[in-house]
Amino acid sequence: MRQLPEPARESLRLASVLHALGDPIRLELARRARETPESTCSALADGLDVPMSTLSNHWRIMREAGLISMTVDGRHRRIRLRAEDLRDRFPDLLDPILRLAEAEAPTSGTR
Amino acid sequence: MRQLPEPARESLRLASVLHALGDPIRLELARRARETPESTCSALADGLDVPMSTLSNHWRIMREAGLISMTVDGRHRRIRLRAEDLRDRFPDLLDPILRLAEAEAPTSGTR
DNA sequence: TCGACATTTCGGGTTTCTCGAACTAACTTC
DNA sequence: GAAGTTAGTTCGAGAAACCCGAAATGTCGA
Repeated sequence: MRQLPEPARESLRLASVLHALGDPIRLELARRARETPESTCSALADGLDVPMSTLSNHWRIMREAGLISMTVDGRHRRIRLRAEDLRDRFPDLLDPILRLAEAEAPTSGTR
Repeated sequence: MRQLPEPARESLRLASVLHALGDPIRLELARRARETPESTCSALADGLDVPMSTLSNHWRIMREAGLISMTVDGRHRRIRLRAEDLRDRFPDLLDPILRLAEAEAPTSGTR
């Protein structure tokens, strides 16, 4: 259950976090990661029509920005939003953004 | 006093706005644009050590994302944060972000 | 041990970013 | 009103980032 390298809470940078969220795919992944904690890469990306290799890059960007944590669990990686670290460093950042993403997402309104 | 083209309020996209804010230079420019409305490109970029041509690109990205408005005023461009449009479309997005940027910026704490 | 599975790495092609140099357009000064 | 100055954009080339198919890695189940 090794944990992949990620920046410490104190070294999170606002611009990097915003960059990680500033892509429609990653924004949606972050949204899903929050509502389904401890889920895996492919489960979270279900239905998105983005190739695995591209997704792997998205996860890396999100992890390096400090948005998510990834733990190796067998052949899966479990994704967890670093909600607490982010709330600590950047209060009132993540929650409003993900709420707005929720409201904007066509996948959330339809069905 | 022509106004440069910009997306309508309704067509603002969250990911694009976050992308526009997800760069240290642009984040700082947005911060300054709010505290000094109707200022000009070079006045806002004062002291940043970024070449004009690069700045011009940053302004374009911010304008196309709907973060700012630019009006041609003689040989200047006046920059205005689209705070109202953004608040309307994405409540609780811009204010927290700019407040956090303020707190994080080394230029704000020092001196 | 042999495959199937989840994900990453590699390599290339494409897009985006950066920034100096040349350009444009508007004011100033004579 | 020509000539210079100023504010900003455009162009073009090099650098960096992104995208994605194919191959590789590591793990589980039979």
